[in-house]
Formats: sequence, structure tokens, C-alpha cells
Amino acid sequence: MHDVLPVEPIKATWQHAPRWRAVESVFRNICREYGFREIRTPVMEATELFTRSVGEGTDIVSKEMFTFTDKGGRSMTLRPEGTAPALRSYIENSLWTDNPLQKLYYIATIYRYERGHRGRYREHQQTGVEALGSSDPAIDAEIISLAIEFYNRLGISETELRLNSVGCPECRPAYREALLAFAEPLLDQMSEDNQTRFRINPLRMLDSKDPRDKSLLANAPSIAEHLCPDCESHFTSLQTYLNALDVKFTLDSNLVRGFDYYTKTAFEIVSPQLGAENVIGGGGRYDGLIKELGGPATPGIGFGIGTERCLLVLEQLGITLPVASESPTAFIVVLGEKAKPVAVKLLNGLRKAGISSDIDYVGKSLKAQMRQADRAGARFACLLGDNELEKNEIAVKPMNGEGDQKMVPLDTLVEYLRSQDGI
RNA sequence: GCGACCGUAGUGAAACGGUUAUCAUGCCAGUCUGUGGCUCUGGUGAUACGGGUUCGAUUCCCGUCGGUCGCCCCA
Repeated sequence: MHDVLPVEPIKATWQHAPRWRAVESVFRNICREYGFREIRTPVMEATELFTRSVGEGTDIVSKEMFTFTDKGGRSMTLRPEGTAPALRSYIENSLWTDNPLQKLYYIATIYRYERGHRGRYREHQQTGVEALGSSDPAIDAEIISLAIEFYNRLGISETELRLNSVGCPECRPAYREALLAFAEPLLDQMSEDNQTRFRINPLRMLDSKDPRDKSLLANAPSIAEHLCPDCESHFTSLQTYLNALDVKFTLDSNLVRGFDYYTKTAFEIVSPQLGAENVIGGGGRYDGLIKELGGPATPGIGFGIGTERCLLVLEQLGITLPVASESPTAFIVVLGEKAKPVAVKLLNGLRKAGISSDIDYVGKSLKAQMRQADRAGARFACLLGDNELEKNEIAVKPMNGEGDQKMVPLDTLVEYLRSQDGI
């Protein structure tokens, strides 16, 4: 876990709130342009939601959930992923009655109980989208191109999109059998992990990074050869759409993702800028999941993007996204007890007029107040002391060499500041 | 869940087992009796926590907590 600060840390410059806002803002804009609308769901859900959707045999459910019992004796879990909560909400609120196709996006904090290191955190943020109600491969392409466009707008152009089809309940069992038959005689030569996978989740054997496993399984049957006609044509069609959108991809028949609910399309996007944790986004189709969770039989597809990992890539690339200034236009410098109430009232007037402004509340000296105005990046320091009070004026000093200090009548300060360029 | 390494002012870094724990930066004040940035001066502020070894522990050992990096897996 980590803090995201208003000041930029020296070592981890990505833990800086303005950078997060910039990334989120790019994501929101793209989602709006692509016709996705925001959904917000609670950070915690009934544990059963995740055990049923993500799958009992997955690492996430078996060892990575933040689970606890609430005062009513119910088992609750901090969401370890974004899809299941969105679908739960879709079902509970019968969103399909609003429109048979729901295109949703979220920016959510995700929790996974695991050992952290660079790029992997127990608490992290994912931005994601879900399109519910369409089995058209064109929407798979839209979702994928949305993700690619997001990276491009951030300035992350060097990415690799890996694509696969993991089949469906029609064709996967046959493939599974073929794979088991191929692997069984080799089992005692494989890694311990893969021997476990053989029993729990055979497809994951393909994803092993162990060199022994890789060579043993090099000639294993490929899912591509076992797809049913429906999955086959969906996959082919998706590739046609991606080509039409000029989205480059690499077919990877070993790509198996860590959720049990995926059907047909599965993809992930990796960045060469990162080390061990190089996946900056991933997703897939989950045509059986909504029904499984108690809703109508409805196809769906979505992805999640790791905000922290994107920020790490940006840091690696030395990219700083433009952010709106947080500096005030005016900083009121107060001298003496008499001026304070006048200054406070003035400050309120400036703010009501939409002019960002600030003042000291810790009894700083004149010099310190000037320094604070400077460090805050204020465009004008407005000095109010006994001399000014006598004449009902205020001294307005530009901080960036925009001319000389001027005496301005108190009741025209708003007008004066507004008349300055750029305000 | 497994393994390796690391925890010193707010931040970033120093300190053969031995004076008052050093430096930079930040912050406060003075230099400038009513004017920011640049000087110079002063002040502020730290050994994660709990045990142990030792005449003496920031330093060595154990535990807890936290962090970093691998494995696994994922964003």
C-alpha cells in the first residue's frame, strides 16, 4: 500500500496526486467518447460473489482475498477485482431494462492479500470497462482499441497486445481432455506448480514460466485447433476488426488468464518498461458469468488497467502529463490585528467571485507570508496593513515580474484582478 | 504462501562496537524596525518497536511491525 501525496516524493515521483488526476482524467474522457458511463460500487461485497465468479481454484480466491466477518456474521471481502461487483450491480438494478447493451466504466480501488513489490500492491487502483449485452466481436475490438487508445494518449506507445481465445463450455472440455492426455505421461518431469495445475486448472500449465515446463509443453495441443465453429468464427472476426482498426496484436495460444470466468476472447497488454510485473492491462469475454451470478443469460466483455503500473511506466519514460494549476491567483498578506477581519472578508469576496485565493492562518511574519505566496505560486500578493486601511486601499504586487506594485481601492479588487490577463 | 535484502530528523543521505549521532534540503527566525526568489547566521527536528549479547549497541543476535526485490500470481 502507499500514499499519494500533494507533494512529489523524491524517489517515487508517481505517488503524486496531480499525476493520478491526469491519468484518471484521460481515462474518463476516453470512456465518454466511446460511450461508456461510470458505475460506482461498494469496496466490499459478500465473499460469495467472488468465490462464485472468479473461481474457487484461482489464486485470487484461494489466497489473495481480504476477507473478514462482519458483526452480523456475514463473510465480507474487499473487492479483489472490478468485474463481479459491476455485474452484481447490473443484475440487482436490472440495468438491461434501461438498454439491452450497457457500457460501463469504473475507477476502483482493488485489494489483494499478497506480498508486495514494485508494480504489485495489496491496495491498488484499476480503471476498467465492461460492455454487457453484446456478443458481437466488433465490441471486443472496440474494448481493446479503447485500451490501446488510452495508453497512446498517456504517451505509452510501446506496448504489446497478446490475444487468445480460450473457447467456451462447448469446446473447452474436449481441449482440456486433449491437454491432460498429452501432459499426463510428462507429469513427473514437470515442476511442482504444474503438477498442481494439472489437477486444479490444467489450462494454466501452459502459462508456466518454468523452462522445463515450457519445453515439455512446446508441442502440446493448441486451443486454436479445438475451438468450436462459433468460437472459431468469433475469433477470426475479432482479428478482422482489429486489423481494420489498425490495432497490432500477437496471437498467444498459451495465454490463460487467472479468472475462471473467461470465454472466447482473452487478452493482455504488456509494457517493456516494466520488469517482472509488466502487465499493464488485461481482460476478456465472460459470456456465462451474468447468468451464473443470477441474472439473465447475457454476454459480456471487459478489461482492467492498473493505474499504478501505468504511472510507473510514465515515470520510466520520463513523461509528465499536463495538469491544471493548483496555484491561487491571489494571496492576501495581512499586517496587524486591525487588518485581519477586513482581509478575511475580502478573501471571501474573491472566492465568491471565482478567484482562487488564500491567506495565512498560522501567524506568519510579513516575510514568511510573502514566501508562502511565492511558494504557493500565487500570481499576486495583496498586502493589507494600517497604511492601506487608512486609504481604503490594498497593495497588489505581481509576483512574476508583471509590472509594479499598485494601490487598488478595496471595493474594486475583484474587478482589478479580473481585468488582468488570463483571469 | 516461500526466499533475499533493508528500516537514522518531514524528505534524501552519512556514522572501525566507544565524546554532545554528521550533512543536505525543508520548516521557523534574524540579516531587511512593511515586501517573495539569491546570500549569510542561528534555531527546530531522527536511530521503527520489544528483548538479548557487551563495561558500552545506530552498528552484533532474536522476535514483531513496516518497506524493497525475486518466486507464485496478477493490474
